[in-house]
Amino acid sequence: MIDLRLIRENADQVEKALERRNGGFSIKELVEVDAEQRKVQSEWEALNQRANQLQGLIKGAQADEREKLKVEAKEVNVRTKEANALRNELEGRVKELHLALPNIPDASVPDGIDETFNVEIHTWGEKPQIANPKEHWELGPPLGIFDFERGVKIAESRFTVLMEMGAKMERALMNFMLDFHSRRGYKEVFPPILVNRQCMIGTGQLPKFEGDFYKCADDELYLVPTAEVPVTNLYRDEVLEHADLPIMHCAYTPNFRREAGSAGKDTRGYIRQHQFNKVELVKFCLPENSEEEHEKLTRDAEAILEALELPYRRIILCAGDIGFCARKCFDLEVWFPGQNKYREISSCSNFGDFQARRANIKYRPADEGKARFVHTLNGSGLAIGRTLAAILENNQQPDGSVRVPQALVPYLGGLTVLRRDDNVAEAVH
RNA sequence: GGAGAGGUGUCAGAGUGGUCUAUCGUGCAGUCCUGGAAAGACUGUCUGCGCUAAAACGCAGCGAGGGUUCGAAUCCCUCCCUCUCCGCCA
Repeated sequence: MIDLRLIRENADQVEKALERRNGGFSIKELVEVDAEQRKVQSEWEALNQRANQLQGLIKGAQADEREKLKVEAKEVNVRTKEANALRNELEGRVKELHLALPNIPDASVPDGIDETFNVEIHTWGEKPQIANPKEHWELGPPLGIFDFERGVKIAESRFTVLMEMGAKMERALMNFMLDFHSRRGYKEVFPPILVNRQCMIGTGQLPKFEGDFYKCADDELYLVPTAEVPVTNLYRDEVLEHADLPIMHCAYTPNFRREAGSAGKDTRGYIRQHQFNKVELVKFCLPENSEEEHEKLTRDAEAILEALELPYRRIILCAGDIGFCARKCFDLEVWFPGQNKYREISSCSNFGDFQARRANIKYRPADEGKARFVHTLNGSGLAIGRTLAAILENNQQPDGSVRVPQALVPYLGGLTVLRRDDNVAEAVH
């Protein structure tokens, strides 16, 4: 969340900065309720103070005096209780309004109301020259690696079964990415896939986007929509050592999203699933380093695409398209020849102290002063399913086979080409 | 799922109605002592909010929320969580 003090003292600037986000974020009510809350709080505190004084007096008083004081104390208590009830109500309202406010976009984020205003930063790689390129959902089934129908049968639409080399490719990609990032200094973690509500609030999914996630209602637990949630919340309510920063983690988890509001989008293929695998990169760093760490993290995600020989571009999201918690975000988009367009495969965000405030993650500064909020960052490194789809499309051969990127060959037991008639048992051991 | 125990400051662990933000120890920081260290001595050391230029100060916090009382870490109620044993189980 945004620093409440900043909102109070610079209401106009905050309001203006949020307007760039494209819609509906007024801080007016928050500012008013907050002022009211503080007024009631001082009244409540004054009553408490009087009650405390009376307690002292009663202890030392004579019997007859004591009864008189008790009467006053009772009156004070009644008023205290009233003030407290009001205070609690206002405090709850402030929190509600406060949690609903998105982060302030960084000054370097371009203006714009939707994705058409995003700005390309750079591109990498040569788009492959393919005559009549096929889409991945055309390439996959003949290779025996996707089974869309049975995915629907055992779950519902937007669930897919990976078969044979599809399953092995998916697994190879996970391992490749985790190994790759581990070598670059990210400490691997494998967190729980179900998290409690506090986690979802900490990383900003809730309370705003309640309907977007799968929830085990009987247990008040949520299926993680991204590893960002459990991994960032590892350090919730903790004070980290300044010397340990930056803390860098990579994590594989399956991710679950209801894709509410995505009806009709990417209904074919393996691009938009309710369940998908992803390797996520998460960093906790000093505020003064977050800009630099953001760039590095994005580079780490790009390095995976480069290692897999996949053409991509980096774009910076405009203020209207940026995620709720992010103050700045780069998207990496990989080239899909079959679709003839770039598609998002990684989103690398700098959250500033927005999540750290929600999740209460602090660090002790070098000078041993008061603990301060860390900055958090994360990015996909990468979404596995989309990577698999991109590999299929970019490496397709005229005969329907698919070349395996060099970097992945060791993870597939030396297999260099995916063919329909591959003997899986022989290819992978 | 059944039975029991417990949730207090970095940790450990007292406190069962006021003098308690809370004994003692430990950890941490500083000072002294020392050739240097260890040991020892002394001092300091929680968080949030409010008001402040800052300090001072005020309020709150002993898992959470209610209740009793002038007064609750302490008594009562509800809930949450952790641990141990049994059962079940990858």
